[in-house]
Amino acid sequence: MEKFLALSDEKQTLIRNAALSCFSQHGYEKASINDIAKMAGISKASLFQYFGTKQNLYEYLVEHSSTQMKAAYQEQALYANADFFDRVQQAIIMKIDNLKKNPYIAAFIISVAKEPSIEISEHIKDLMQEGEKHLHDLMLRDADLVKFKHPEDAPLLFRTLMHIGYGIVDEIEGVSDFDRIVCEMENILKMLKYHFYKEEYLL
Amino acid sequence: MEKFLALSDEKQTLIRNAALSCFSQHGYEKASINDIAKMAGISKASLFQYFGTKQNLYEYLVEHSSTQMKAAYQEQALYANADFFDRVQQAIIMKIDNLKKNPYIAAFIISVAKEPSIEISEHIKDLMQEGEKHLHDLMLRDADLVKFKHPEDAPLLFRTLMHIGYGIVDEIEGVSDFDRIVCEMENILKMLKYHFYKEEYLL
DNA sequence: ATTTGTATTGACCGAATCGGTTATTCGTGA
DNA sequence: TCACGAATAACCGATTCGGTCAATACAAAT
Repeated sequence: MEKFLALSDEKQTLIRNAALSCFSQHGYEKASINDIAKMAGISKASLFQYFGTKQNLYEYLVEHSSTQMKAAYQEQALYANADFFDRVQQAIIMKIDNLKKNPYIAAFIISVAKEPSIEISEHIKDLMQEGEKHLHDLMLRDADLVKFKHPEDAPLLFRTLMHIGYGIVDEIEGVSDFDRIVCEMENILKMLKYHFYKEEYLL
Repeated sequence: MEKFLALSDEKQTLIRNAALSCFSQHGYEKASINDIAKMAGISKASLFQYFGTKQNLYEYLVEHSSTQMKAAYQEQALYANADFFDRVQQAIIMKIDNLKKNPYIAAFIISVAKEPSIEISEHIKDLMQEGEKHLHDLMLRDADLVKFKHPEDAPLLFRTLMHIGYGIVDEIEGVSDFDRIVCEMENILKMLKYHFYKEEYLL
């Protein structure tokens, strides 16, 4: 492990991305060290030099990804003061930004949760649920309910936005056009805000 | 192949589902005949007795899945007459019903589109795009535009609903509670209809 | 230029698994 | 009891697996 951490940041990222991509695509068992080494452009022996065993590499990736994920959550807290729709928009932009900057972590986390080996996957599932609750509390605040034509719509609207978010993240996948998606998302939010808010709160 | 088609329908489905599940989880290369045979509860030799080669089995699954998918599209055409929101609701219910009855085909089709071997995957991508366009034309009809408070919202609202649909399908995954999701979907549509339609079209 | 220490790797290991074959066993109807 | 087709256990050579190790490439120090 120290051997790996002594590498330059770029090389670390290169190797991590290759491993994250392989593991998230194929799962722990079917992902092979050979594939990862080839994708990273280094020799298989180096990987074992850095991480010792396949399981060690995997566990390192799990920890690195969860801390990175938690950090992303922390960042979102900064924008807790604006209006409901603005907060949602900020959260989505940050999510997509994070996805652009670090494309493999989200897919990897999801793949870990699907692993049959229960030990780690349960822990990750907890982390994801916790993150979702965190997001819920951060977005949906009583102070905004008064702005709705029908305040009782708010929870269902929030769940709707979550569905949209999942759908959009799923559609992104490859090197898709982020800006176009962000733009469409902004238009969707603007449209929904217009219809769900009372006139006097449409700024 | 004739050997396989001579089997009882239940056994055919059992074997198909095992193969679809393995191929969609692991992709063509990493999915092994051993895994499929074990999951289907038959011997590996039988699989080769039925299909000859791995590639043959895969191609059979591709064709079977595309015809099944096309059949599902045809069925949807029956509901082309109702109101916009009713059509969308019907389409989602049918989609989820089909997903419940035939859980592995949708995931398999998506996995085929992701295959690096371009030959088949391109054909499947075309089929998916075609299906999406078919759905679009089926749902969004000029006759309904007059019911909207702002007719220009309709296309974006439709895209929003597509995002929601993707998100929900993605959330279903396992043996989740279909009825709960259908119910939530109905509530979401009712809410959106209320806010987007003119009062006189709320029946 | 030579030595030294280290980062990287090609070549290799036994074991497992791959796709595919074959010879035997099993089940059933005559 | 025999015969026949369906199913499979055992096996095939080839490849790949996770992992090791000795040789090489390379940079710093002398």
